[in-house]
Amino acid sequence: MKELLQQRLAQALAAAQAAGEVSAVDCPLPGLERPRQAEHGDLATNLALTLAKPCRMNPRALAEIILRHLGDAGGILQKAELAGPGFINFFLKPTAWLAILPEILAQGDQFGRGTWGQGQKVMVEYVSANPTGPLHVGHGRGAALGDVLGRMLRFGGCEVLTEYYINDAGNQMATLGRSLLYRARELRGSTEPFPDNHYRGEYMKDLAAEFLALPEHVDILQQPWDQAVATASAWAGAKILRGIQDDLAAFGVVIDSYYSERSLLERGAVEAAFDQLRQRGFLYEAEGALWFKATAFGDEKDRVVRRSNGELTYFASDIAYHLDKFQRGYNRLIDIWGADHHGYVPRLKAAVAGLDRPAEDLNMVLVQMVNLLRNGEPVAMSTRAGEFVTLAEVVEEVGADSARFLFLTRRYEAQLDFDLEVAKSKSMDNPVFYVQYAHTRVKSVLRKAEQEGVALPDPAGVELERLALEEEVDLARRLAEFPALAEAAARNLEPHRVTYYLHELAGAFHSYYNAHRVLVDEPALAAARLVLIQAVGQVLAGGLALLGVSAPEAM
RNA sequence: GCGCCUGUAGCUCAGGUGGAUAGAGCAACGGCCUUCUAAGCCGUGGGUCGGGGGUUCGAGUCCCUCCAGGCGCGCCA
Repeated sequence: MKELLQQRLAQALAAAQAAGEVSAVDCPLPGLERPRQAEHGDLATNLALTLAKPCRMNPRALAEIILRHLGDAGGILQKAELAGPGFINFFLKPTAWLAILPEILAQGDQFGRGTWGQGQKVMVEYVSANPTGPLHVGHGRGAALGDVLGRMLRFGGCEVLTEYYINDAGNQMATLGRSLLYRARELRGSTEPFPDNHYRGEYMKDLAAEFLALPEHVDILQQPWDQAVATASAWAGAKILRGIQDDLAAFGVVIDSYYSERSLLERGAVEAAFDQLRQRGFLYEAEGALWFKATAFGDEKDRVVRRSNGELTYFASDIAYHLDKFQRGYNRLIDIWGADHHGYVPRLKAAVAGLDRPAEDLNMVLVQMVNLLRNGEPVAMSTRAGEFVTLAEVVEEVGADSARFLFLTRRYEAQLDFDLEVAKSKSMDNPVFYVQYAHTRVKSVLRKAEQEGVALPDPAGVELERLALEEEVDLARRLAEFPALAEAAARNLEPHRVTYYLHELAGAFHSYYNAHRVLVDEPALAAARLVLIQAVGQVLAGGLALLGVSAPEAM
């Protein structure tokens, strides 16, 4: 609809220029937007305002000329009028909007699917928490975001792989093994104090008990220490990772690929990446360590990649990992990180540039903190003491649908207050129920129609013009916006736009539902309204599916 | 000290890439169920868009500066 009008406008402008009434200046596709005020029509353009200066013309006079060449734009316009300093307001024929309804029903859950992403191979990496403990709420926000971005980009036509990078190679794995053994010793009666800088969460005690109970570990504490640590860390790492996968699954998140840092190192990927950097002159030795020349690409200082004790830094394997992603054929990398890692961004971008890849192909999404509340009061969370509210606990308490939706009601750049009591409440405080409820109401009416023996109409045979109410045309207009909204939300990596859209659509439907009956006595009108609400239900379900939230038949 | 994010109604937040008279939910107050689910709807009140400059026909939106809050600034991960 919008596209059609844009074309007609461009044609009208071209015609005016050809007639010599307007000087020929370059003009991009004319901008069309929906005015805030209904009196300003369905769509409006500021074309004449933007062109006035380069054409050295009065904007209103310019608009008059364009209007004359536009005519009725191929029959979709009821009227077009000049307004204010030079806006052109378009009033579409109601039937122009209603035409979307049969289309929605025909396309079903494919309605809104885009093609803009075709040819893009995107990797979305998210969560990637160290397998040293369970996921907490903050991870949940990143998980919801990554999962939904993956869904939205696929919906737009991109080829997407989601991946979890397992940091299973660094010092923290040995620390994990030792932590497990210390707890195991306590279980065997040791009274030595638990050392600092180890994982002291309660979950380690449970793991230690489970670990000791296995027959193959009966004499683990009698084994040489290094050997025992290796056994313990491998066992605990694998165990914790399985737990993380279970927690994610309960949250509705299934990640395509789990990629091991250790496997990367064993393949010699780091040395290969170093070779590439070295060839380009971005590696050098100093003070006994190996450095990457990050300052060549705008970072504030150069960064160590191999320490003077010979160990690789975390950064080194990250360079290799990102090179590996490109080598696997992905041309757009999206990394979702906690905002507390933002200081790390310039050096990784620098590394990508140093590997001769465009730094803008790497998108860092920095998710801000989650403040967990209960009835408005902060819930204490101390990672240091190893005590935090886990994602699993939150999902258990409030449900995956509610948690996901609420995590996606904010821009990721903004901190999020997550109140457990609100998330749990089945009331109007909780936006997810508001949207789901609208969907169940649609389904409820359809069930009622079936009960009353009213056959669902064939959309092709329905007299859509019977939908003459302002609310009905408004609903159709909102539905018609969904494809563009899904595209904009995906392109800008902004899932919250979908949540807001759904909330508004649900609101418009609730109002309509309360004010008007669908199953009226007059068959032609009832049929038209059934088509309308089916389309509403379809878009609600489609939008919720993008968010990974269920669209229940009944509540 | 430097860097990133944030500042919009009492509270929590939206404001598709500069557009016309700034929006929603919650909270407050008043109404609506013998009719398709009241987890809903209708109505009322509520604002120096943190402050100050600038850019232009036009700024919540772009630039500069100041203020306030959050988070970071290791040869840690």
